[in-house]
Amino acid sequence: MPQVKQSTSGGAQLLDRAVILLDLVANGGVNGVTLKDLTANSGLNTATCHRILNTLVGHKLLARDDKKRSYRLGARMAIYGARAARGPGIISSYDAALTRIRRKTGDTIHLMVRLNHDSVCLDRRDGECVVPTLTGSIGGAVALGVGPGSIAMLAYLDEDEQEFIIRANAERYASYRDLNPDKVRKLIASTRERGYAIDVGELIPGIAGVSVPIFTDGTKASASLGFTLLCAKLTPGSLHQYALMLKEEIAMISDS
Amino acid sequence: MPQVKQSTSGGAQLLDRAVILLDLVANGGVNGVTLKDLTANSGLNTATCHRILNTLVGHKLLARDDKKRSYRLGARMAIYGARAARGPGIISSYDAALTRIRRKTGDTIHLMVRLNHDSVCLDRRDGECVVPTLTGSIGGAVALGVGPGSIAMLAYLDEDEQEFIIRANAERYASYRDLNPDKVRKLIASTRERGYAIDVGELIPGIAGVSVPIFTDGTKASASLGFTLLCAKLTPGSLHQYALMLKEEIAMISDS
DNA sequence: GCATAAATTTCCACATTATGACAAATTGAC
DNA sequence: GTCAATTTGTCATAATGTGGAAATTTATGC
Repeated sequence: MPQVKQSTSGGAQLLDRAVILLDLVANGGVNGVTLKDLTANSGLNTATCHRILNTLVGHKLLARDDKKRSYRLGARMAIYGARAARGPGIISSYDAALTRIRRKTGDTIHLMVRLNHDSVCLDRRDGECVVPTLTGSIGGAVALGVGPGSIAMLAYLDEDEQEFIIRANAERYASYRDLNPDKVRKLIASTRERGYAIDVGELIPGIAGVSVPIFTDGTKASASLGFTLLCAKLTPGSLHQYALMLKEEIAMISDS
Repeated sequence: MPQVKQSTSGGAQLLDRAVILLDLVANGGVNGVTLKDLTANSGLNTATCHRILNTLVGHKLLARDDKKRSYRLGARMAIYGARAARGPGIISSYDAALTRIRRKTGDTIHLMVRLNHDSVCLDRRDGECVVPTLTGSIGGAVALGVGPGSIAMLAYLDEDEQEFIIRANAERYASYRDLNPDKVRKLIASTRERGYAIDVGELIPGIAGVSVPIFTDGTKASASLGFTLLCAKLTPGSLHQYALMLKEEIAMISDS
């Protein structure tokens, strides 16, 4: 399943195709991705695929493992990534806030962002006690609809967009206990009422989460800021307090 | 000055052009880069440039700052970068070694890699005492020829490639005290005799460096592993000891 | 070790795709 | 209000990218 919209080529077909391949490689496992996989999953002609891959390798956006005959992300990607994180952008904007919140609460914080049908972790601070999270680490992704960090974003999109994403992700929900499209729709509804998303032990036993949407253009959310913590740490009303703290931080950053 | 080779398009001109633009944006300052700069520095037609930028922004490889009308690296870059660092590749390969060396010596270590005419920091561990380094932080770059970390790589390239790079970087050397093409050539010669590159306070007063090349295909170096430390810490023969330690680590990793 | 299959890489005639000149509309700055 | 820069659009042109097929290399079975 190609993670990137194929059509809508505004006069740059080759670039669209390159991104499809980059995405497939980026989502590939630790063994890299082989040409065969890439042609199969991208739907591109073998020769075309190969030519694009060669160019990407030439620019070091990808790297080829000659022994395993597989492709992986290249050095230039790592460099660009480091600069993207350090340069202007959402990561830098929230850097100080993450550190501050971490110091204040001692819990695990993460900054999530939407990418196609996924919710991806852009940055995080690990809490005092290690808690398992859905995305694992920076760069990790889950299907939009899974976990409060992603629901907080999904809840604040256009309704048709929500529906489209939920349908597209339906099969992926199956690997989580008690999760399905209807459940996601209910979570969206309760999130909109509440103003933030929560989960108390439903996805990972004993682990709770609170997430607040970050709005970029008024009504639509493109990112979220959230906690992951132990259910044992919860007291009545504490989730709400957490949400308030997050909202304050977001408000401060949005103003500047 | 475009940082990326323009011609040699093996059937993917659009991709080559996209990388030129990505590079210009990645090298741009904290204020982002404007369309005008991009057209001027890339030599591309305005309309073409704009169309490519739009596509890149659409894929979130770049982001547009509507207020400042400038472009910067996008969220997808940050994500890919995080995965490039975590997934298979040179960074993962050297991750444990960097940590081990840091623990053993307490000094600042960095893993450098060649990218076009630059030497870029891919990973590092900061030492007990903070020392100023040429590249600053992960993702930082200097002209090939500046500093032992880059000389260690430059010294082990084909001679014509060396000459080409030295000539291309000549003006950039001017901003460093006593550095010029001839000086770089001498540093290369002494490095090849010694087997590793050193600098004792010549580039940054009071700061020394030792770097060892990492060979990927027999004779040509594509990366380097090095220390940055205080001159005050040096004792006779200690630089050589440092170099030996680095070589051992590299040998262990290359074998596996 | 050899035969066979599979995957990768190269080649090339063709037409789809990207190009760039031009112009108009839009936006922001001074 | 004027100007410069950005954005959107159109369109004829050909250069660019395409994909079928063949050649090559590598993997697999016997």
